[in-house]
Amino acid sequence: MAVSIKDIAKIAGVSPSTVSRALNNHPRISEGTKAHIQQLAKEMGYVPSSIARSLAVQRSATIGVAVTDLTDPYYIGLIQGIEKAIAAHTYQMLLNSFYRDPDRELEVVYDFHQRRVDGVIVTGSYIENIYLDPDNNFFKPVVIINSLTYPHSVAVDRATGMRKLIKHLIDLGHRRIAHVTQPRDGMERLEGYRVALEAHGISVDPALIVPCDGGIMGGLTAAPVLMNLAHPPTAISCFNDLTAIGVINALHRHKCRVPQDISVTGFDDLEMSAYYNPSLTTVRQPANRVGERAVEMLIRLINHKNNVEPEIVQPRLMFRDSTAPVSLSTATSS
Amino acid sequence: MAVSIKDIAKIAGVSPSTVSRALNNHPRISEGTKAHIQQLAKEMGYVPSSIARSLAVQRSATIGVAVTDLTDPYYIGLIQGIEKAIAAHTYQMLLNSFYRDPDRELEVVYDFHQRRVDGVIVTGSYIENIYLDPDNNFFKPVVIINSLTYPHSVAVDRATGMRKLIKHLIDLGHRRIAHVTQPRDGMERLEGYRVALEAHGISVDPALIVPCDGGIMGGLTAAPVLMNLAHPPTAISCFNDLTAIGVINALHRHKCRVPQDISVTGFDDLEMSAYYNPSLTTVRQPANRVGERAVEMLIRLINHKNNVEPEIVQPRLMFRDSTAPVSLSTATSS
DNA sequence: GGAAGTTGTGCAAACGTTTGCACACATTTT
DNA sequence: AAAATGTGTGCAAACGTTTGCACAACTTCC
Repeated sequence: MAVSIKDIAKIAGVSPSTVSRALNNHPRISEGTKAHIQQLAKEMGYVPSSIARSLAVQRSATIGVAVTDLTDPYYIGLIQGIEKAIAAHTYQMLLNSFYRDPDRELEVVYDFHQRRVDGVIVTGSYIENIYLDPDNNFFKPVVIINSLTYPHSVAVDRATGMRKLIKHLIDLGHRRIAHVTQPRDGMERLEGYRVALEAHGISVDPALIVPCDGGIMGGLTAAPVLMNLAHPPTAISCFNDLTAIGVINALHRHKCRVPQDISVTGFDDLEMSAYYNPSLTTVRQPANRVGERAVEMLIRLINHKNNVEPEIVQPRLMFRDSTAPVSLSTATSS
Repeated sequence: MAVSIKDIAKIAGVSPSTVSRALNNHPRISEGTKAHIQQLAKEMGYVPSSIARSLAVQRSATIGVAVTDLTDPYYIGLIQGIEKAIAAHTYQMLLNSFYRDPDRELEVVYDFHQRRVDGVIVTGSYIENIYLDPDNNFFKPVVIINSLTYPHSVAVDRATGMRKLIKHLIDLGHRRIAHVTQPRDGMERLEGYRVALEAHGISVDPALIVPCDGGIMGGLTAAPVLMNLAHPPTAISCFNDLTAIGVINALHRHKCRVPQDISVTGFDDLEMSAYYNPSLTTVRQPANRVGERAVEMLIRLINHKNNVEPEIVQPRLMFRDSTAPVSLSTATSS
């Protein structure tokens, strides 16, 4: 229905190829015809069809992005970075969330390939092995965010981040340090937690490790479990800032003050965390930058610059008001 | 490069049309050939090309979504709703932010049309008149979120929301009520503020209306301006939850307690707002649902069900701990 | 004044599907 | 036994671009 190159050609009395070249500023088209045709195109309300163009040139100028969970504010930062970088390179972004479901992840990526995206970015993949399989049907480059094993990846070193965070708590005098973990995506952090404790000769007490869903709710339900322990912790390290907020809320209901009675740490450093009350001690995952770097890497792959190395970015500790030296009363009550 | 229908046809010894029909489960293809061809397709790693298909059938099964600001958590809720609904209808989503720049908005939408999306959703458009222009080049349906004038829109009635919120403050005894506004997108709320005051015979004091950027920063800078007034407010109504959080932080630095010394209200009801400290009195914009409804509306338009009416959804007040009756000390000091 | 180069345009194939129409053969109906 | 209907498949055009190749006309050079 829409006006096509042929329509313009007919009216201008030239061939479609000439119109195509005129619109693309081909050097061998005379200035006269160029001007005329461009004028005509404007008048006729011509809007080129990327679809047809993609078919002809065999590239779609589109990148597929599959994220773990659109609900989690952390991924928002990532998407921001990705969106900006993609737009800067004049690509478009197809966005999908797979909500931690491996089957859905596969569906999404398969659909991306049907649509012939030029490349794919996925966060926290559950099916890395499929991308690695040399004869899957996915012939386009894939960059995985936060993978430790995939060759084309950019990852935050969360284990180290968590290790340093726990060390901070230990330095403050804490010995009974709990960890609220998220079983699916929290293994790295849990590992950092363990390593830090062991490095300081503190044995890991399984009772102090409780699972959660990674949201505020998770924190709300996890905290009471810990506080009802015969021997409760003096500090709680959380899977992310959201759980930390949940934990703090639950503690307040228990009439526990943060940080006077108990210290709490987050992970992510959401924009709001610095302005929470108390402001959150946490680990900054530079989500924006990770997103950008992932796009840069992907575009290099798309352009067949194959000398790409996995990137690991170090997070940064943000010491704020939700942690304090262990209180004497609590510490000695143990 | 990838295997095409023709490749399969050659190997199967049939025509490409037969292959196409076999893969699409056309009734007039014998079960035998169907099975054979589908088997073959799997073995050869065939992935159909949506691009070619789109060209042939003249629809892309894609919806373009242009949002005001990807940075604002409010829009995240919207995008979640949109993403879910789009996926449920087996469309794909092209996502772009135009960061409050009308020129960029136009670019984005133009690009959507080049890519022949089947429809477009835009939030808080700055160029509604262009979509209304009967001979623009945009031949596909557009749904605008939060427009009061566009015929195909779903909007939250923010004026009413704000009006009720201010009434709540007045009922609590407040008379000097400030409003932190966002000049670009906050006109409706400002209007609600004005109407509420006037309805209660309180004159609008321009000194109590201060602009901000709509983020935490905006709140941080706006609050001191208000508190340094000769005659400061006893309540501050904010453009959104983020500014409210900024305002509360600034107040704390001024040794003002919320809500004992001063009440603060937000707008949006972010997930976190119920768990802020103090929990925020605010107006819930049901972002998820608005997103969903917009998609439903758009899809009806795409399917030429033209009986669509603009939808207005009423927000809901959430009374929480950041507001309290006006304190006697402050009130009488006036 | 012929060879060589330059400039501007057109032809036609290609990209990978879908689909109306035609047709051959088999089956059922009258 | 002829006619009508049903079943399975192929032909070829269409969707809207891009682009290698060819070619004519015009310049420039020796």
